[in-house]
Amino acid sequence: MFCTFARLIKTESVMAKYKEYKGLNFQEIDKEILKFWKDKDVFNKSVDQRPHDNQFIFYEGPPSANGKPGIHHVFGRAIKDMVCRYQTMQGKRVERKGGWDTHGLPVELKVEKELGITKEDIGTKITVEEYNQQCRTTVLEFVDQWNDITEKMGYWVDLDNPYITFDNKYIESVWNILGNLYTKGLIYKGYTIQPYSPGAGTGLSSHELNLPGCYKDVKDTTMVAQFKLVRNDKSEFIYEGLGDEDVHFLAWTTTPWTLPSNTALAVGHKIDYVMVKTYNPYTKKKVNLILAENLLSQWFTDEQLAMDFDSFDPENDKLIPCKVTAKFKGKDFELLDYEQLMPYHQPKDGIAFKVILGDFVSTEDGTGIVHIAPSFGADDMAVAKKYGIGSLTLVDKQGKFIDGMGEFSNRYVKNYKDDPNWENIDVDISVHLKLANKAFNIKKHVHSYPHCWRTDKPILYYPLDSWFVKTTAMQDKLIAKNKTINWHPEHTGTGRFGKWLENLQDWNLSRSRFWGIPLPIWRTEDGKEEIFIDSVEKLSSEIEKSIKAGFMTDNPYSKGYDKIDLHKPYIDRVFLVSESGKKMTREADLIDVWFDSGSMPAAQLHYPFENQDKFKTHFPADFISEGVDQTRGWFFTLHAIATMAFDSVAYKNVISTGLVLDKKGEKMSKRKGNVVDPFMTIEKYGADPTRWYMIASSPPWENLKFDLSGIEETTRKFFITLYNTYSFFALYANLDNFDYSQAEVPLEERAEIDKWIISLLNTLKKEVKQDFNAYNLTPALRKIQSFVYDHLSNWYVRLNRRRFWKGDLSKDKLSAYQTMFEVLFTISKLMAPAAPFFGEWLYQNLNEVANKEEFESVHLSLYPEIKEAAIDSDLEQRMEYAQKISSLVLSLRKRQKLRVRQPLQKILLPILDEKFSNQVEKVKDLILHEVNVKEIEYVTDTAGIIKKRIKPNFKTLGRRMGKQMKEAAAVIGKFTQADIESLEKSGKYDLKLGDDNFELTLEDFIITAEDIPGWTVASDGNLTVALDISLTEDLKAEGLARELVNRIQNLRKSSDFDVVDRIKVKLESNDFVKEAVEKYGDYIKVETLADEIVLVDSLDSETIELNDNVSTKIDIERS
RNA sequence: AGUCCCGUAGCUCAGCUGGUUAGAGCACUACACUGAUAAUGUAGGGGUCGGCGGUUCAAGUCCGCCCGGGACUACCA
Repeated sequence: MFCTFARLIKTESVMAKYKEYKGLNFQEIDKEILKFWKDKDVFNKSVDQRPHDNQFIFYEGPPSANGKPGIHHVFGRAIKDMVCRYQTMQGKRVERKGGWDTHGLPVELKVEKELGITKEDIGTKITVEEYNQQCRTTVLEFVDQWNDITEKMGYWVDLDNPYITFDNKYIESVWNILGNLYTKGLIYKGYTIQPYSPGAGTGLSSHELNLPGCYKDVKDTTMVAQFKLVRNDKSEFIYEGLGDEDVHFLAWTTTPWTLPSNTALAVGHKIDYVMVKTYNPYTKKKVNLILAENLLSQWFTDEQLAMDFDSFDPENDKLIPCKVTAKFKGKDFELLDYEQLMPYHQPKDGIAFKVILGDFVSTEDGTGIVHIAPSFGADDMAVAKKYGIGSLTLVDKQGKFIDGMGEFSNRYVKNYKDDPNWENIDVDISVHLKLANKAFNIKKHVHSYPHCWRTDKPILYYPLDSWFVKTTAMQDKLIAKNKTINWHPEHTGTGRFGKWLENLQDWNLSRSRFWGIPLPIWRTEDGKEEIFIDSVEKLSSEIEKSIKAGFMTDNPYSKGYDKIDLHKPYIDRVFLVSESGKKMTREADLIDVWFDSGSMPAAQLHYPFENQDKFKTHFPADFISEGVDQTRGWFFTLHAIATMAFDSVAYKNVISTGLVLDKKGEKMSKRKGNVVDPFMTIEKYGADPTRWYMIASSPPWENLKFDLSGIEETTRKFFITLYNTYSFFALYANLDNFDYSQAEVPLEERAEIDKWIISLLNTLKKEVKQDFNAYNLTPALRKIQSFVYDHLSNWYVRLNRRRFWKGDLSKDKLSAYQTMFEVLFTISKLMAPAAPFFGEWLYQNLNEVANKEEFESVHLSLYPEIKEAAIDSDLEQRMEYAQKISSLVLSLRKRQKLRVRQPLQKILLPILDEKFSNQVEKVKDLILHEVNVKEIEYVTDTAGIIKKRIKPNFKTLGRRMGKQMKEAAAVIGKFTQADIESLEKSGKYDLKLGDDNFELTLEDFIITAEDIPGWTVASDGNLTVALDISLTEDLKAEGLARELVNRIQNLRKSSDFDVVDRIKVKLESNDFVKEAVEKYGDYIKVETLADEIVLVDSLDSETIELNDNVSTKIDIERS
């Protein structure tokens, strides 16, 4: 089998043989090639053998190894690998440093699950030290599986020296980059309302909030609350004519739990409001309600408005009447006072319970009056600040109400603990207010609400202190730089990513967690002095100062990278001294993990502490590729950090890959049980068919509907065909001892068909290269596939079979071998980036014998040189004619029920121009042989027997004729054969349409041969052929001889004769057989390797039918 | 709610700057072939190119609206 690739040393006597196989076994090939790569260290050589001054820079996005790899990872990596291997073949040095993303919430949550603890337990039940140690272990839990799939799928990346984001050096680089931004004034601390996940115990960044699936439709209890207006001098105008009745503002909320924290109501400046007199539907008390006029119909029906108010009986009548009693403008209400709805606590940071004006108030839904809880909404906070309105933060960070709230104290506002006994607090608040005559309407309402991507719980908007990167300050530059990036597909760059940059918000860096890169900022207690630590060295020297000031006793960060730990809790034991001598404490937050991976271009090199020169040549990347879901993730953080810190893009080309769905187009999920296991898939089908299928079936950025039967088809249509082609070549090349040591037959001396396939091959090399360079991977693979299948296998090999199996190693045969070798050898290289195993297998099998190149591996070799001189478009065209004409003749044979083995006399081919007949003449022999016909007769129109068809050439005429085109087409459509003839003779035609005269030339028409009257024709596009089906005695005899050859061949095969065995044939004679043998005996002998043919009167074997009329008996034996 | 992408044969997909019988492969049916056989050839059925409207001499292709699918954005009461 496939034991070694050690180049066989040729001697005069021992001839190397191409390996022959019993079948195609991908498991075996994968295994052998992996071993070969490992033994010969091919990956490292593929990098090291390329020069440093010709780099192709690739960045590997770091996966998190705390989960198992999935089939979508194989997809993404197949693309990355293909591009990198291709660039290597272009002579580029493509270093590929692997990496692991190790910090962040997913890791922490997994650890908490494993240990059965919650965030609150950290620091009590378990120390931060132990906790972080556990994170460090867990995060690389599946690293073996990752390494395994990486190897098995043939993804080349350096996993021996990966960058790891928890590494001290990596952290130091991240600090340095952050310091770079800090120095530029791009880092600030702010107090804002942010999305916060009580379940995870942390604020969420906008990109975390933008992860797919975060916004979900939820059904919440919503209510319209009645806020009672305070009657005083300012509000007196509203009470006109009301006597001592109360007035309420109506405000709708989808989050009743924020009502205790209400400190204001917002109305729209220009919005029209009405006062409605009605009864509260729950308490049946008479009330006066204020709401937007436009929204009246939302809460009251026309019927209600039409009812007689005075005859209403609150006890018995179901339908409640109402009537509009007054109208106001929003601005009339400004700064009116209302009574606090749920007076548990009072705000300490401002005035409260005022009606204020807000631009954001609309009358699309609700009541046109917005309940404002500054602590729990960004808009609320902004408008409250403007009016000096205070806030009430009555929910703590665990997501439960604080003390002093009566029956609601210490209850969770959402079910964050998955408590089975949790009762919906929105409902309870609604009921509470209902009883107090403070609720006007309570109903369920479906709306979309953001959820935490990890805990799957609804988030809260919560006031938090946070550190931000002022990305908005660099927005213009970010947008400008993005325009220089070559996005694949383009619309992801202009659309999704571009739009994101246009609506950019500042990047919230803070995470109040444990396992991550600590924010290296120390502050004095009053916040007036702060220091940014951007290196370990600086940390150490500042500690020394602190020791002198007496805030620390020893320096734990002076011992070298491998003896320190920059994580919590150690870093929090560092206290520094300010310039004025005050103690400084570290800001408690960690840095968003996305900053980790976005810093990777510099941090993987420990820049700027090491590799200053290398960074210059390794930044920015030529190419990266990840899933579309990284648009706001890694693609953004790389771009933002590179732009802000280094004033450069981070990558020049990017492919954003689509999702891998199941075959029905549904997302893969454990719940549905439609997850495809990458290990099983590769094991069963082989890495190459899997990879090839994924890239060839649709462009990478489209979602892939992953269907195993697609891999099977790829295997059959491409790999097996190619394997069969190789097997065919190997079989005969070995018989003829072809090892490419013979002198090369010059191209011009080779057969037409050889020149043709070489021409196509060079066209293919050219097109594939163009496609690869443009990152059009899918078309490239499709072209290779179609070349192998349609042209190489189903045309070149099929037509050339007999060249290989007949006679000695003549010059013609030699050129056939050399041609086929060159084609296969080239294909092995073209396919190698996408199918690295099979490409290697093919390359080695060929090169091992022929020693054409010195490279140890196809992946060390260079992309095949494009020989422009070998490309002959005329030749390609006439071969296409040959293919089409053959196909037409075969279909005519089919229609006439004439099997191909029956020779026919001639094909008739109408000829309209000389070039065509010249072209066909050159491939005549191929056609005649393929369809088993003796000659081609060209039928020129001088005889006047061709019926022609004429069509206007819309492309040239359309522009000139414009509106008259239709009319012209009608005229031309009515041309007679005589009209066409005179047009062809004179070469021009005057077309009169009304008053207009158009001078048309031959170019304005398309004339085709449609028919040869009296013959059966077949046509395809512009080609038409007819077939002479009359049979002479001679042709019949030859046909019979061919049938005999066929039967004898079958017997040879069923008798297990070797293809080279010579035989003796006995035939039971009859008139037909006798004539066939007399006339074509030599032919039969040559074809069947028979030394003699004996005709006998009777034979003992089975009767074999030769055609409808003739049968015989045949006997063969080895001679 | 907005933005972007997609919608072509039962399935997977081509269809370039608008140009006149809308293609391929798979699957299906029939016949042929059997010295590549996990093949191959030929023929056949199968399409209102998501719908409607517009621009144009001409629309699968350009424009608008709508429907369906997906991704993303969103403080939205």
